[in-house]
Amino acid sequence: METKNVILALAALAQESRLGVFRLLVRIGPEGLNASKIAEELSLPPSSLSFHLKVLAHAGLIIPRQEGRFIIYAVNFKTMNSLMVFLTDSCCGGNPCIPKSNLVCATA
Amino acid sequence: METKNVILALAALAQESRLGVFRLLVRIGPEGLNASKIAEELSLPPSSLSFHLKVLAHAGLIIPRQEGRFIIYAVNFKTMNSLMVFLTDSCCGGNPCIPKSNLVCATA
DNA sequence: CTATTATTTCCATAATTGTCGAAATATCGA
DNA sequence: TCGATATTTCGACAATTATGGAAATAATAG
Repeated sequence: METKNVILALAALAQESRLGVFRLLVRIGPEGLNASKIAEELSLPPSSLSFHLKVLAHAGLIIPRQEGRFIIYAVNFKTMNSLMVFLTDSCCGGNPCIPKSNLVCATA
Repeated sequence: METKNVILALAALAQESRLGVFRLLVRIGPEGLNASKIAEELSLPPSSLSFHLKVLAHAGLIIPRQEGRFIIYAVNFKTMNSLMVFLTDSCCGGNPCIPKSNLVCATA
């Protein structure tokens, strides 16, 4: 994962509304949720939510898919995993202090 | 870990200079580095670095300690671990998809 | 095709953040 | 104490970001 993308992902998560969206989608899992459900759940005006969804998607943290009239958003666990790996890379000069299986979600 | 602190930590890391500082300190490990060494290593003007160090420290990601004339900064692995746990909390509705040992650094 | 619902774009505004020189403030060695 | 080095604060500016109403743009059901 490139530094630029890491910053993009971290910045996307470092905001109350987006962190809320992200965690909601983490809990929901691969099936995802459509935008207005998310808006309802978090009490966000649709234009604001749209803005935040775009930021999260642009960071690769969530993935939209069209389903009928709805656009369903689901977490992209691959990005999450890459992020974790990046942040802990070469911890303590490469000494063996990181457990091997550092994955976020086994379904990734 | 409280949501507010998570956002603080993510925002602290979501910036090129600070991410650079953080990763440098991750590589160095518990012994840490003093400010001007960091400045030198990353080619940052001291006032800018000071600003960023404060942000990282305020987020609990690094810890300063006085040592002679120097202030040594070292990564706080506890915060890192809490951050990871928070982000992956209740993944997939609590289904068993997260490896138990999700720690960043065993020395924490 | 039309009505309805879902989502995004546009816009203006307010607030926050990053940058870095210059000056101020520590802390110590001699 | 004096001089040298380390670090922080101050200040001003440019750039980015969050917000949400109103209008525009999908997408589909009937």
